[in-house]
Amino acid sequence: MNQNNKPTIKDVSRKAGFSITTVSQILNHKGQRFPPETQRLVQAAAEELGYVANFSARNTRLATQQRTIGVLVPQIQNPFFGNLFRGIQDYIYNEAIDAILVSTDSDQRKAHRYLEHLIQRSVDGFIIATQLDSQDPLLQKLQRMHIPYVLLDQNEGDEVGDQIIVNEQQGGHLVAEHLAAVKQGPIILVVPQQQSSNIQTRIAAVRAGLAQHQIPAAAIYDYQVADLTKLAGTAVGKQIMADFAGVSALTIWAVDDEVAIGITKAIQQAHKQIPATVKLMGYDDTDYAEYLNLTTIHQPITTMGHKAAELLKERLEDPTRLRQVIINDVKLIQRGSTK
Amino acid sequence: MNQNNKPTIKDVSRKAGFSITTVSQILNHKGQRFPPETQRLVQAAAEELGYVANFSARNTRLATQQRTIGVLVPQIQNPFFGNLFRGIQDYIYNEAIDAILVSTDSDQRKAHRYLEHLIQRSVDGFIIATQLDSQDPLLQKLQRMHIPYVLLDQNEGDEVGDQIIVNEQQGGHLVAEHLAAVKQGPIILVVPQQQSSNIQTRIAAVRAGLAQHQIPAAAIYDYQVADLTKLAGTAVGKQIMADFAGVSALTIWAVDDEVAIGITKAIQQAHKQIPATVKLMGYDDTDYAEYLNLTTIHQPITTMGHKAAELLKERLEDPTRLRQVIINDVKLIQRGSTK
DNA sequence: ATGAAAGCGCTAACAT
DNA sequence: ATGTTAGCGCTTTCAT
Repeated sequence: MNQNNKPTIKDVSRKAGFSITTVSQILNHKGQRFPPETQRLVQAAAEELGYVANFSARNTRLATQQRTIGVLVPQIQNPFFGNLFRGIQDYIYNEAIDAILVSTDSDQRKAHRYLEHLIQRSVDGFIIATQLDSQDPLLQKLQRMHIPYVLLDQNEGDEVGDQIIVNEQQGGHLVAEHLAAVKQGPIILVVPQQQSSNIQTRIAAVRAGLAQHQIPAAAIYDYQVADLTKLAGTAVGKQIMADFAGVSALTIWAVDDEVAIGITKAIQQAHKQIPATVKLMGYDDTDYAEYLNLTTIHQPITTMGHKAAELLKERLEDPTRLRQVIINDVKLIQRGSTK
Repeated sequence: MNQNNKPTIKDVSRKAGFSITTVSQILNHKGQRFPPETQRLVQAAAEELGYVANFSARNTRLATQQRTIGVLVPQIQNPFFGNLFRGIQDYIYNEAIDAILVSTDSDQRKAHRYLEHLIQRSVDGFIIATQLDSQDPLLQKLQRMHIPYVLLDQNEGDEVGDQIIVNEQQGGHLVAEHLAAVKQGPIILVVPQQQSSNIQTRIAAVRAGLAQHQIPAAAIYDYQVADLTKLAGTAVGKQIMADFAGVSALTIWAVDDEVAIGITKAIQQAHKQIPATVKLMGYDDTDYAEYLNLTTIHQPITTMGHKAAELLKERLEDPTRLRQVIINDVKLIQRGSTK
């Protein structure tokens, strides 16, 4: 028994009456040379003690290790990131990789703390889906330390790590096309205060598309949310409903579904009808968008998780290979909220 | 450089021109006895090489280790479990514990595979929120191996592990009271095919409460779902809408919010109105219930995660202490779907 | 058929 | 002020 009072290989060896070597060999399926009786005795002793090899000791010794990666998401309560994680998990568990998940609450400071913590824990790599500036010192630290990372969804500016990105240009364009087609009254864009580069691209593409359709800038209003949550969405929603109380027709696009879903509530509370008086559109195609009849842009998030894990695994295996960037197409999902 | 071409303490020692001991001491903040210049040189060398102590080697040696626990949930895409994980995370990161999360897709076989995998990885303990029979051989294995675990939410029969449970008796009673108060037409109960013991309790309490209100058993219909997902909910929902197509008033309770949300869609597609023609009620108070105006029973899920982590941590520290069972109260959240 | 011994990377007691 | 040495639990080479 060691300090954790877990049985060690020594305990098994003593109990079985064979050397440590013999036990190790048999337990690692390299004991063909031992007579069946010996094998049985060793197995029995291990079983009886409830022995399992100490992970750290084993990994210290072994050339081919069980790997551990860190996964950073802004909000694990958001099913969008739940699905992302599912995609990651599906891939890694066939590759002897475990994932330590961390939800940062979209808080840069927390993200930093967790990232730092996981570096100290010497994880083998990262999948980062939280907003990190491409100039973020921690990203540079990862580079200096040769810890591979895959940036996902919320990042575009980084020029070093492997990346999974979505075609925001296309997404923004699809939004604009659809808004132009269904538009009624003024158009309201609900965007975040802090914009990662991909979101900037998305919004810029929306504006460009709207301009193409000759929609005057004066007919477009901007509202900001502090973070991408339902709560924040409801808050701006109320503001919008108040500001446009007298207006009988409105068109709203929110930068993501969570915010759009939050706005939904404000619209109801203002006794307006979707889509009759307010057309509403989101972005992401979260699991719940379908049940809220929300028109949105679909991102293949589970697949993206899968691919991110794959990129990281391959990078782990070949640190010198060329930088990979995978771009995903998106599509418009039209539902009742803009009928 | 070792086999992962990560720098080791040896590399740092060589580069700094001091012994391994000196480096180790200084890097672990135990180097007060060394002159500032030495400390500086060592820090600089470590920094330059991007050195971080190998986790496994360090943990092999140290008495007071960084711990790792396994967290099993049925569906991480379900925000209910996202919030659970948030609660767990909040607690453990102040306790030098990391969590490996695994989402089992409500699949017993997967749950078994992952649990087995994590045992082999010699994690220090488990928080289990997936449905596992109290007689499950893996639970017994955990007991034999003295690996502590906390059972959560979906389990009641186990007589060994620490537990966080909710007062299902109370929950079922609240459901029945509310159904009786708002009821119109026949009452439909949508329940899972496979019922863990807590869900059995919940459902039994609903039936008992209904009986108390003199509602004849003939006016209560049962429908079953294969799993607790929105998809399964929509499927039964369609069946219900078909079976009761001619009926102008209906009352439905679903065993959880996900299923209720799924049913929502079937009701819409059948062009029925909630709550005018169909009253609908769920269970869990998932984040989205509020935005879908779903009447439900609130479970303090984040707090439960927090407490589960706390129980596990304390158990890790004192394996012999008395078994703990924490019971959580629930409450009725009345919303538009039963107005 | 079995075991002794070396060594993975690290920390810490104990010299010097 | 610094280094030598032992040892954590494990796997593996090499004897016997």
